[in-house]
Amino acid sequence: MQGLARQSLTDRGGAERGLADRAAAPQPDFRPGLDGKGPLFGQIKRAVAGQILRGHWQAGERLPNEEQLSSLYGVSRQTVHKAIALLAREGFLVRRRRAGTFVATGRHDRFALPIEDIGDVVARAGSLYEFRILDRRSLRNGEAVRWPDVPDGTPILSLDCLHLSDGTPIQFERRLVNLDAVPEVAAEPFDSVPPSRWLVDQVPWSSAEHTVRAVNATADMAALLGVEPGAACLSIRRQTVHLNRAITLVHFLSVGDRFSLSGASITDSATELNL
Amino acid sequence: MQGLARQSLTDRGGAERGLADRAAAPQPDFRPGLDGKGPLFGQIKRAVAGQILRGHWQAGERLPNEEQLSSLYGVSRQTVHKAIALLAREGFLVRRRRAGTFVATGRHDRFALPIEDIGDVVARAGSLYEFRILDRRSLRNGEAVRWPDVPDGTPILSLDCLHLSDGTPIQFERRLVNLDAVPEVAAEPFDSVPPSRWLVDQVPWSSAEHTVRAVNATADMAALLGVEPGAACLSIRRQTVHLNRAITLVHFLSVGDRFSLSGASITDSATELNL
DNA sequence: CGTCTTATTTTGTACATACATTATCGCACC
DNA sequence: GGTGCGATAATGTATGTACAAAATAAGACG
Repeated sequence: MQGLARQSLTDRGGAERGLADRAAAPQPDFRPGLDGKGPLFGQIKRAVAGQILRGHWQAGERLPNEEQLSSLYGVSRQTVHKAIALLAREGFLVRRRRAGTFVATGRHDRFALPIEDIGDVVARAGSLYEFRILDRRSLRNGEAVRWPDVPDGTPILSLDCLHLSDGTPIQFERRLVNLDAVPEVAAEPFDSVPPSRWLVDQVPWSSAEHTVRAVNATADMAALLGVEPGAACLSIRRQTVHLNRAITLVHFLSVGDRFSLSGASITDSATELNL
Repeated sequence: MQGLARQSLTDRGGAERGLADRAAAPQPDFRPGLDGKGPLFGQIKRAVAGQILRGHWQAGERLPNEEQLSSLYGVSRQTVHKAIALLAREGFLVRRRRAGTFVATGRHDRFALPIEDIGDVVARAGSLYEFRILDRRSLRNGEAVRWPDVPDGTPILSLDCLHLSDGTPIQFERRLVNLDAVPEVAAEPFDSVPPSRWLVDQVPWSSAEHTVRAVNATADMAALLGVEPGAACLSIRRQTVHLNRAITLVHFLSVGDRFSLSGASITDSATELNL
């Protein structure tokens, strides 16, 4: 019986439903509140997220339970469950067994700034991207530099690299790579692929730490980047870790008025909602 | 038959399975590759993500299909489907009908930096957080300031605010709020709750744009923040939008050596994997 | 030999069912 | 009146089943 009752996914109108199995429902055919676009669980997600984003369901408020929602929208409990569980996973809702489902509060502090590869940024701006390896040396941790999260004596590759946009220096990069974790890097010449991209392509990572600060350029950095000493620069420190081992530690230094971090963060469900 | 075959969720050992339905499988009881912790679909997620993160399944490689995985792990296809579909949603895998499931390539450029409320940051550092409203005025867009993404003539609230940590100024904030979108803000005195937090609590947003730059402090900003002119400062611009209407536009200016953005981004599945 | 059509494989969605899990509510009992 | 404990209501997980949708592969036909 339900086989016939399922909404056809080709004919998006949803107007051909049988009604034998839900004689009680006053609306015969169209499912109220749903837009008929795409899979049912997605329609329910949109419907529920819409209620929240439009302010009809306030933060902290309790939603109807799965049973009620399922009869409200005219779908099975599992379909409702999938939609609601996804919204909960995305942070829109909070669910507690026995207690119910609530609109999440304070989800708004989750601003995030995507940090992209400098080569991509330059290329997308339509400029010519180049880089130069300024220095490359193999050493052991604790000798000339100390990398706190790696044991002393670990073999390390140290790389200094300058990134240019249309011939103008925009970013200096000092990178340490853990040769115990990534021995292949020792054989890589980096004559066409910059170290950042090479690592990103070759080595998986499971977590990364970032610190972004503003600093005044020192004399030598100013000379390298072609600015006057004291110019404001963006300093980004990144350490990536995989399987509990530090992979690489990088310091980027970028000229303040030639480089900025920017990006749009979008609420997951807003994407699907086109809000 | 399958009802009995289901793994008990209380006895986590998983040692009580019947084997009538899979006589071909040589391992009789324990499901191979699974750790017995938590729900089955989560175990499968960990098992699969582990194969990838440990490098046993390389980027671009094709995975066994759902049928094969289900008999490999000794669970139903739906359970496998749920696990794999979640991994795909998290960006670990790419799925194409008829073609199969593949390990995603190039997922590594997705570094993200969380941007937190300054009050939270100061409080977590164990310092005393205070703020002062320096200026507050109502005006119309285009009069003294122009907010590009809002129509001219729209009523706007402009706020200048200084944030302090243990009495030391660390951040200056200049904020514009769209009074058409958030009329309630006109009545809010902001004597105990800072504007940032008030807005975050009151108004939902569906997308936000950030730009982070490094700038040298101008004379007046330097005076406000108590640094010498020219000191490197972090400049953050944020515009939040909801239902296609700009809600608020903020400029934060923070002293370089008193404030930094930092945060850890973790691969979703790595969280569950404890890698 | 190329092109169109048809078959097949694989993932995607929906529903039913059953039971597990967990927090809350309310009542009995001290 | 508090306290514990069992009933209960809600979500969570697992499986079976049945199709739908999409994309590739294979074959028919010009």
